[in-house]
Amino acid sequence: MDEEKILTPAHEDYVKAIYMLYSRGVEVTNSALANQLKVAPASATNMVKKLSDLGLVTYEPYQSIALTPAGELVALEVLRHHRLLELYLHDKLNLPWEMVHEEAERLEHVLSEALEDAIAAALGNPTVDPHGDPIPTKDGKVESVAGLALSLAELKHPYTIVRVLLQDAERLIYLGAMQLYPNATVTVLKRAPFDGPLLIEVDGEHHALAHDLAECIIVK
Amino acid sequence: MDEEKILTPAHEDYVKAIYMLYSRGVEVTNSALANQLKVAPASATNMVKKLSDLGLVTYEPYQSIALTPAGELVALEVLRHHRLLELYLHDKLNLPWEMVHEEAERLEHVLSEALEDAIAAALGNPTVDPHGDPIPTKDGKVESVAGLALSLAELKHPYTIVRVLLQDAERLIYLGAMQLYPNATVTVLKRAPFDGPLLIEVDGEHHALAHDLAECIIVK
DNA sequence: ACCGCGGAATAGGCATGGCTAAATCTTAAC
DNA sequence: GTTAAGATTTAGCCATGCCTATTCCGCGGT
Ligand SMILES: [Mn+2]
Ligand SMILES: [Mn+2]
Ligand SMILES: [Mn+2]
Ligand SMILES: [Mn+2]
Repeated sequence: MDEEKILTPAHEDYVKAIYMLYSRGVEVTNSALANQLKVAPASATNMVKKLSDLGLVTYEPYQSIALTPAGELVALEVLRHHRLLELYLHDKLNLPWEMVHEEAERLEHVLSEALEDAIAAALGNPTVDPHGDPIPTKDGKVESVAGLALSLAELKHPYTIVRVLLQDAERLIYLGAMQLYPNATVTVLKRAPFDGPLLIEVDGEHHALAHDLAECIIVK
Repeated sequence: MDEEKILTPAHEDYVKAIYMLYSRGVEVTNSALANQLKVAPASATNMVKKLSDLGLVTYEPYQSIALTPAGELVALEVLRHHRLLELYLHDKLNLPWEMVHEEAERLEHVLSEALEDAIAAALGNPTVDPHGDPIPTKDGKVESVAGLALSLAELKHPYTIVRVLLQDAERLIYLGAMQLYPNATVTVLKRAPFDGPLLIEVDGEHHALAHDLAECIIVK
């Protein structure tokens, strides 16, 4: 019934990328996938066909790509590894939040079930990673994080950051310098027109925040 | 001066295997290497030639193989990763000592310098792993562990275990059941002739221990 | 209905790291 | 000194995953 598992890191990264695109509401085209993974379009076509043979994605030439239930389970398992690792590296080994993504990107593929469990236990079975991204459960459930983008927040009203939708190290360092971490309290004081920057207050300090960055900060 | 680093996990495992054989006093022949890594002799020949091109081993056809100073540094770096990981998994994540080797075998290849440092710091810059194997320093020094095999120990004299020269999970479980861990106190009560089993006392219990296992237990 | 353009699939290569089978070298025994 | 066994190397293959260049679809605009 359940298929053999001979998935390489490449398989896992493709499946995860398909899941990420899909969950972000992007249509999963061959080029979107190739772009996400920084590979040539031909490489993506090639791997998608293999994943189709493995029963992990549905694929018809020239159609957009989707995960099968089996594929989604694989994606969620890898994502669970990734986010557990990010949180562990951040909380227990004190790596800064801008470093954990890259590190977890490699470690996620070599985690045994036993080590996954040990890490989850050591963290007290957490539900979100250092960026506020939800950690899938072992049986493949993810809770969606409720909230709105800081760019849409009401003025002069304190909000709590629940998630930061970025992995780029440079930008995370920049946000970190302003203490814009999950659980921080932030207030939008002014909003410039034409999608201009926001004047915000965090930790008693005022900062100007670009609109595209504010869109990545989810608050409640 | 110093070469580019584009070493794959395969390169690292070969270099480490050469180091292990050499340090165990075994002549590093092609077949010993192939045997150690569970690959065909032709595969070993092939990789050894690549390592020679990379300046990591000295190689002449039909001669025995040796690491160059550069190769030895690579081996010690990988070994440091391996043993730090073993200790971390054992002490901080409570994995049993028979599981840590296999886990570290994969993780050792994807450890960044920053994570290596964080792990070493979290452990207080330790010098030995859960099997008593010495952990190389960052600049590539290993202290040799002094001691003698339990099979050669004086009778009725308490010794402290300092090292267990095994990675095989089955045997480690067996020894663990008798509390034969590093730092345990063990006394040899009798020794059967013709390399027969030893009667030992650990933790107030008496056990018969096969001679070949006793040879793997280093005491002081 | 036709065209053309961009996206997608194919064709053909390359590097890596395995393998088996067939030479070939070493060495130890006679 | 020959010779044969065993170790080693070579030759030739294969799967994986990536690439570039080329061909092929399919759709929107005319
Ligand atoms: Mn990855
Ligand atoms: Mn994250
Ligand atoms: Mn390894
Ligand atoms: Mn060890």
